[in-house]
Amino acid sequence: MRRAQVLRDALEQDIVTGKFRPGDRLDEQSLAARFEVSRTPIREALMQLASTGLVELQARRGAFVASLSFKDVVERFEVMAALEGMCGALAARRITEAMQRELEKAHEDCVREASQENADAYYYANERFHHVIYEACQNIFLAEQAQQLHARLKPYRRLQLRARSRVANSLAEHQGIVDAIHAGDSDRAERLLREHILIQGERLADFIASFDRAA
Amino acid sequence: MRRAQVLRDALEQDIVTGKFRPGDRLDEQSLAARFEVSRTPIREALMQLASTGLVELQARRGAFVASLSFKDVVERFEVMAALEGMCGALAARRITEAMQRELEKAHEDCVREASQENADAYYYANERFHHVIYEACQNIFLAEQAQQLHARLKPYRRLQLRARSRVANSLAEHQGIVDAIHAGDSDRAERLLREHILIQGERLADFIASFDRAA
DNA sequence: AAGCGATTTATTGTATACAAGATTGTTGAC
DNA sequence: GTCAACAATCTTGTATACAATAAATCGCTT
Repeated sequence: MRRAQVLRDALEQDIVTGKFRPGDRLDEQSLAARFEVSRTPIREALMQLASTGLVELQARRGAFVASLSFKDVVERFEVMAALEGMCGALAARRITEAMQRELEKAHEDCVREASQENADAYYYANERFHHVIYEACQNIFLAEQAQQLHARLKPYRRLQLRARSRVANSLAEHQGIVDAIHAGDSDRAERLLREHILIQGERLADFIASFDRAA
Repeated sequence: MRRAQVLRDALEQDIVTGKFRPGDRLDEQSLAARFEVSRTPIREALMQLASTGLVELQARRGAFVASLSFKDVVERFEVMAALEGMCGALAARRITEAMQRELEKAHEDCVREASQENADAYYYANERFHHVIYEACQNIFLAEQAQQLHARLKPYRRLQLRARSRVANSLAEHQGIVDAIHAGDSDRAERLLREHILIQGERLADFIASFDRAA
């Protein structure tokens, strides 16, 4: 695999996990020294990350870890709602039986993990649930776009408090979505998924607004 | 402005206008010689174009003008429908009076140009109409995503025959959309815009399917 | 002492040189 | 005549050197 790809993944990981924080400067030379490569593949990696919106390139000023304002986050969740709603609508019409089983299994996993106290395990089960829906829509491009935006919002989701009450509501919403897709009711699937995402967005925006003094 | 940016625009123009055709190889050296720069900014420009999906980078194989298959086009129009539908829904709730006037003016321009025989002028008036809707949604990120995908599909739209009957229908649809947004009916605006885009996608996909023997 | 300006310094942007891998052409054997 | 293997060549990927621009510091003037 190309070095720049490896560097891209490493940098992405460092940003997502919070090693680099929003607003941090990403100096090419320092990164080159740290990863023991030249500036060329570093620059390539930074440009790729810029295209996904994870870093911001300022002309002749360098690269910075992008920081989303309150408004930015709300905006992205609105787009996420549109994309994921469309995934649900298409999935309700097109989902295969195999995918249907996977979706039900993913939902069951969410329920099981929620009953445990392991917040991370629930987080990943929830992520899996949504990824199954992305794939179930049978539109590769749509699934890619949804996954990309989902990933872009990941560092912000990790900030979120695991409110137990929200988890219970979330599971109920998941059940409704599974039912709608199973029934082939594309309108209901779309509406429920859209609301599910927008609620998450509002919760997260509130949380960010209370912490993000930089914005 | 950075050279790479200029090169990016120039290459994009050449691809969109059909100077380079889907599947064409984009040799770094040739491009560097043609634009009288080194390979470095050429590579940067190609990577940026790859991030928008206009060119495809194959590892150790080079860059090629991306060619969308029948399925690819249909998929992108489905996403376009979701994004533009959301734009319409939000615009119906949030549009300013100034934007409302711009939208009506853009629609009137479409009607006027349609009555003339200048296909290009109608094409640009139509483009303007959709761009106003993107901006009217008051979600900058959503507007950017919609514009980017719109631009990505541009070279394929240019292939399309200007069927007069389709233009008449299109104008009627535009009128319905303007009315729905004006009435603040977000559900109707979303549904009408979505259908408007999906119809275009189907038309275009039929056309491409009859020509694109490579796919 | 404070503010403005020039010079220095550091960092990005571009060019070129080098290395690694892929493609293609040629040559030989079957 | 065809297929395969090897070699030559061409192209991408990376490193380094150089140029240009923006930030910062130091000095001068008021």
